[in-house]
Amino acid sequence: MTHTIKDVAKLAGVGIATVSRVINQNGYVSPDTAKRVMKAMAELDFTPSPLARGLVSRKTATIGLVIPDVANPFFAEVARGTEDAAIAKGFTVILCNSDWKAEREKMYSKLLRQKWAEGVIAVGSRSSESSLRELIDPLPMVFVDRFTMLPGSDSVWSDNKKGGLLATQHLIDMGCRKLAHISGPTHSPASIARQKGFLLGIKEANVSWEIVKGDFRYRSGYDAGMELLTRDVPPDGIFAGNDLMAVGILQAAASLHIRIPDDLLVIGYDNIAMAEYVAPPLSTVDQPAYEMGRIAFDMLHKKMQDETRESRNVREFEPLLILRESTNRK
Amino acid sequence: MTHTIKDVAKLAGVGIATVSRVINQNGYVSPDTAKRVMKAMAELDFTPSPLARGLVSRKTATIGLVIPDVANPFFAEVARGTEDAAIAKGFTVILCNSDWKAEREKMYSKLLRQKWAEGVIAVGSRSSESSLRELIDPLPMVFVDRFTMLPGSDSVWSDNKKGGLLATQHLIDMGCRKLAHISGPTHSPASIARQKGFLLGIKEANVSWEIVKGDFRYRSGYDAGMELLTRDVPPDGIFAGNDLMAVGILQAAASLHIRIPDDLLVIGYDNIAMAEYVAPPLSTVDQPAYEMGRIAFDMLHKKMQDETRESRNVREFEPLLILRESTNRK
DNA sequence: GTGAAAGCGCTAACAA
DNA sequence: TTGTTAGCGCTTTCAC
Repeated sequence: MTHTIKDVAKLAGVGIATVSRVINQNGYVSPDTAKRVMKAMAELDFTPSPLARGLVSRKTATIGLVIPDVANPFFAEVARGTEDAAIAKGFTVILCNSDWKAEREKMYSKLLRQKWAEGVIAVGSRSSESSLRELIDPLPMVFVDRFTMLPGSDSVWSDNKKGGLLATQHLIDMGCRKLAHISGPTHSPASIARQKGFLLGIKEANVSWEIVKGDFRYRSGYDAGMELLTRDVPPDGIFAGNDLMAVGILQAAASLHIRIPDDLLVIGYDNIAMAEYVAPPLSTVDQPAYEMGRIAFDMLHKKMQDETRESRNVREFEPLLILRESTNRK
Repeated sequence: MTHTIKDVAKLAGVGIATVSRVINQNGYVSPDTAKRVMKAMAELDFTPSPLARGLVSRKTATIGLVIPDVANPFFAEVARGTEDAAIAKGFTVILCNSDWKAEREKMYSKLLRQKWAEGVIAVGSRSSESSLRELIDPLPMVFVDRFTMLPGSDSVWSDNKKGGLLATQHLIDMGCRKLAHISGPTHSPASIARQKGFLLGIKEANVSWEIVKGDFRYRSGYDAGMELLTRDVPPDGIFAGNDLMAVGILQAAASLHIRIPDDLLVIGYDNIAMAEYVAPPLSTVDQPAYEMGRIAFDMLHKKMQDETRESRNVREFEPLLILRESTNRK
């Protein structure tokens, strides 16, 4: 059914090495024979087998995308970004949902290495540095939303601590005196950093505060909101670890007839598409998910070409406060 | 670094064929040598190269998932379902965002065939039957959210037309007299079917109606809502082609101070996680996305084992009306 | 039961 | 400039 390099060689009346040369555009081939070979390839609708090719050249044009959960809009956007960038370069991406679990990350890293993926992009990875090193071993890798000092691995991230600080300060600037923070999963480095930012902001001001644990999912924001807002003295400002949870808080407030921003200010993180359209529109800290995905792939691609692989590039995005109704106190 | 079958053979003091036999558990191997080989494999931490293996056996333990857009929560859930099911069987999934574009679907189908994917799951595919046939050609395939009469291809779906009818009738039952439907992209078969259901429901009742085109994204629901609800005589019931757009309508209504369900009833489709938590909680038609993804993979897996591949299995889910506040008129 | 050898489709020396 | 040949790591006859 599909043809091999041999068929092409025979049809073009040349040796298989010559065909290989025109496929890979390396070595010397006279323009004339090249043309004949191309014609033969076209005629047979020939495409070289990546399997055979990979076997000898160790190149598979495949990368792994290790992500906590595609069902989270932020990660989904990142995934779209890398996928679009990858396909543009002829690369294929293997989807790996880690569910925030270190074992799953390990399992995948093994699988990817075994399948000869050429590189991996790890988003919001939970693994500790040492297991990352193991994970990474032979493959070039770039981290998204996770800073790393590991030599030879790139990262694209934004300073989540700073972002958390920005959000917190904004709440304080707007007059909040009793703050709450809904944190993300404890194994998310981004979540931890945002929380640190929160604590930093708190320390400088004379306000009371508390932290409730969430998991980055809508529901946990809603639940946390319900709990916090039914207290005797509810907070007057909430910084949620991500937008999804912030929206949950908005809904909890709505069902409790607590008005935003009159009685309560809410700010999220990520600036997902939804943030602009919820009621009231949500203030947040911007992270350009799609863009980050694209850039992560481009960095990886560059690194895959590079023999030495010793560079350690970091692309940092500035956390940007996006102010909308939800923190717009008159 | 990684070891080959040869190393194992040498260490175990046997031939490579024997090693191959114990890997694949076929052919005769004495329990004794088998044990020795296993020990050697363990000792070397050996895993066979899928590349070499695939080259000879045509098996890659890889499938393609062609999906319009992972950034859509419904599709993301389906993706999680198939990924979870796939990894459980040792399969790897290649992510293919088609963006609803037929060319992209074609491009991917070519790529997947070329890379020796063993099967593909196509979700909400837009391709016409004929190009599907071409797409499908050598590979087993299952369609999700897209019914097909193509021989040899399975599908898992729910009757979207019926679901659309259900939603529409519910609105009418609740006393709506001026209905609107926000449709999904015209190239989505599911969207078309839901719209048909809407028209069917309309025909039986004596109500006025109209259809506004959307694209299944949040923003288009919001925009459509803004347009419809600022008319002189706005509709009193809206059936959105999916939940994401329905939530957009909710927000549009909120910002226009239109009360739901007092002044307007809204119903969506899909029953995504968010639907339960928006304000007010959204009535919708249930489609078990995650489950559908799982089942799609299981069907595909079965078909991949099957030599003949001639069966045509269909797994249908009953569209289920989920009633919440957004259509709960007193 | 087990090993030697051929070959999957390709790339990369090495000759010519 | 081009063809021949030796593998890449594995599966699978076919002898023994």
